[in-house]
Amino acid sequence: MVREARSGSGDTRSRILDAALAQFVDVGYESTSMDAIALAAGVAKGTLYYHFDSKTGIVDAIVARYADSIEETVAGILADSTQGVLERLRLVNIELSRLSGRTFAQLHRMSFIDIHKRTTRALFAVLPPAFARLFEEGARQGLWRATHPLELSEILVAAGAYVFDPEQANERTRRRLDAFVEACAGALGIEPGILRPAFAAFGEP
Amino acid sequence: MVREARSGSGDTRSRILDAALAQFVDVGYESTSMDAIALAAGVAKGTLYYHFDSKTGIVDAIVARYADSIEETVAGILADSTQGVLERLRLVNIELSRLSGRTFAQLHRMSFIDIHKRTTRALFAVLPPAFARLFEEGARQGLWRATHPLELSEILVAAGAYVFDPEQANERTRRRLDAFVEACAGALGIEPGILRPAFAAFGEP
Amino acid sequence: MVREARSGSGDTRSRILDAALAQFVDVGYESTSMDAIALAAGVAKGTLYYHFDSKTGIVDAIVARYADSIEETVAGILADSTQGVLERLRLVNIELSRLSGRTFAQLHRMSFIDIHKRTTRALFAVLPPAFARLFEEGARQGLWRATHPLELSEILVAAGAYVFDPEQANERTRRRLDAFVEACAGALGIEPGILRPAFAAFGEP
Amino acid sequence: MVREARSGSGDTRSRILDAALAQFVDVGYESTSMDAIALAAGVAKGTLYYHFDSKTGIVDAIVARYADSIEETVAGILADSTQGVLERLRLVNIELSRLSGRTFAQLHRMSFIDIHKRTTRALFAVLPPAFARLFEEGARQGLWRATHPLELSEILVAAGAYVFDPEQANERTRRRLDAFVEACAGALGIEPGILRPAFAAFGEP
DNA sequence: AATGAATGAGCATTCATTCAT
DNA sequence: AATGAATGAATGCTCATTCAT
Repeated sequence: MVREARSGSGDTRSRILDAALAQFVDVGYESTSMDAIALAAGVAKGTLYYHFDSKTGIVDAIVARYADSIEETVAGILADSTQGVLERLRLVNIELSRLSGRTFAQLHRMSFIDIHKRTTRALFAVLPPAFARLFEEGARQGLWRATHPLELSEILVAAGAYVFDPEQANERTRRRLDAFVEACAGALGIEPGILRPAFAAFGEP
Repeated sequence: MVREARSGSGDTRSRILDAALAQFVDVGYESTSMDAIALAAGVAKGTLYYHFDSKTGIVDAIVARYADSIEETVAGILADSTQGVLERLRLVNIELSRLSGRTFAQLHRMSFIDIHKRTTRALFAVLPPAFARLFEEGARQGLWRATHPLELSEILVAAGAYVFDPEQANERTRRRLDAFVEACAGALGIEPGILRPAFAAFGEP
Repeated sequence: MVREARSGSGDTRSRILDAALAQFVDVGYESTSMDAIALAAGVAKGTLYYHFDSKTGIVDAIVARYADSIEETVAGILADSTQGVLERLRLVNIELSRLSGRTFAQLHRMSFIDIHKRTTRALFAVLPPAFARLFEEGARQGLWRATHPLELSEILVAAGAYVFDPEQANERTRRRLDAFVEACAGALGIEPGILRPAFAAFGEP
Repeated sequence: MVREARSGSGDTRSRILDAALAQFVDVGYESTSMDAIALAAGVAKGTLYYHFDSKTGIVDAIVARYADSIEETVAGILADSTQGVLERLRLVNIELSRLSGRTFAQLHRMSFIDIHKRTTRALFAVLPPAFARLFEEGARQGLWRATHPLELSEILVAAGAYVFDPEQANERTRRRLDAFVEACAGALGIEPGILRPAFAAFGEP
């Protein structure tokens, strides 16, 4: 049986989510009223409560969507063993640099510490293990030495979150990227030149 | 007779600040009412508004106090040229690790994004330049090579803020510290063993 | 079955307006709290803000109702050309004297200058032009001479607002009425006796 | 003994009164805080309470000053029997037209109904009796007929307060003045031309 | 699945007034 | 005569949530 495209439930739900996210980013979580969300979504206030338990429930759904998108993006690329380790690193970084300019920045800009913390948590739950697997694979192939692959990944994600934050971008962004690659290469015991192409994505505007 | 401690303005002001900080840390900024602050400070609510413009004004004063304390602490140690570069690095890290366990953690735990952002901003305004000077001094002494001292410092502060965040502490904290030192040493082109003692403070509970 | 009286919006709205007006007249605008209005109207405080933007918004609505009531009352009588000019003048004065004892007095007694000014403004926007048309019609019929009908009307309304203010009423009210009619008749160039019946309404308690 | 010009009590008192009046006129009574008055007067808040009982006490003093100034002005001129009745009427009107442009307008513009009412009351306590005496004197001299001198004066003051209100001034002000004089002359049973010069002051800008 | 009128607890802020100095 | 730190009651307004339809 074919599922007809109704203008029903799923539609309304995501319209609410989109409207809420837009408002949150614009004026912050605390300053966004349920009235404003309903208005922006073009539904009645009661409808919000038909689809979500509470204002927090809306945040939950937004964060979940966000976490899923990272997960899918990264996992898909990393699992593709037809590509070399450095190539996969490069592809993931291209993707992350894209997301960074969009979703990340949006969510982190939100003036609601909980969203900030929870998206950061989601990021740290997914990214370091993925990178660690890549570092280990590279070590097994003799590309580099990986003493503490998971912990190194954590550090790189933490540093990267700042280094590549679009809000922090300035004329020293490229130097930051260089320093970042130097530290990373240093930890892996290789020349920075080997790693540089894989992180080039973050150096472009 | 010299009048040393006035029971006047300064006293009340800082009593309010202390009470407010305690509440903010305990239950978060949004959930702390001006009533609660007044009660905890042992003053009338009006007194809050005699000394500060608004609830936000109290946050301003807290952040200012915090920024000053970092500034003083770090500047004092780094300026002391009677100590070697590595020794000063060690001393600063001891101090930062202390502050980290107290003030930093407190302020970052506050569920008010503005405090988080503004203390982070204060941290990034003060720390990287200070570390950069140290790296440069070390480079001049031939201790290491400093390609991008300021940018490296930025990355280390960003990574360090996460690595040494008491909230993130777990059984892998020591491995994280190792990875951190390896990356740092790698960027400076030296053996991790040289740097390890200077960062030991962060490995202790 | 036809649904005549909705227990919906309109009902609640005017119940709030009535309650607010009563309170304003009783204790003044400033001394009337939104809590008091809500209590008197038998609704929750939030309901006030569902129907009106602010406390001032309630005043707006009251003044608008008031202005409409004058307009309707006066316009209706004056347009009725089946009655003679003097007769219509008499009927309007009866009506105004009625309103004067009720709404006018209420609204002017409110200790909120804005209400006073705005109701006065409403009064002056409606009444002088209406009287002027009557004076002109009378002049065309040769009843009197109307040199400055609009300006004379303005003056009469200004004087009348005081002369017939129930708050100013005392044992000299009737003498005031006589003086008023003499001045009016004098300006029209006729005997006071011709005009007196038309203004008799204001002489009764 | 010569009274030295101290910068003492009387000075401070009137400086407070001036500052308060300026603020009241500017932003209204309710919106003027004691803090603002103290600041504008260049004294400490406590000083306000040394000189006046309360905020209302300041209003009392302002209104009293105002009433005194009318009293003095009008009484002085009217008592001067070396001048003819019409000439005294002219002189009083010149003076009132001056005050009208300044003090009256200021005080009436205040968004505090009490000031409005009390200054109006002061005006009505002083002016009508004074004018009535003039009308009676003129009647005794056979200049005109004065049926209800006091009541006529009341009406004229009420009308005049509006007719000559600077806030109501427009291109029809002169026509209003004409209508006013016609009504007044009509009530006195004389030609408008006789009275016109005495009221000319109100027709000038 | 959707509506929107109604709720009521909660909160920051204002401000006239007091009083020890 | 003057100060200014401290007071605390009072109040307009917000907003997530509910529920009958």
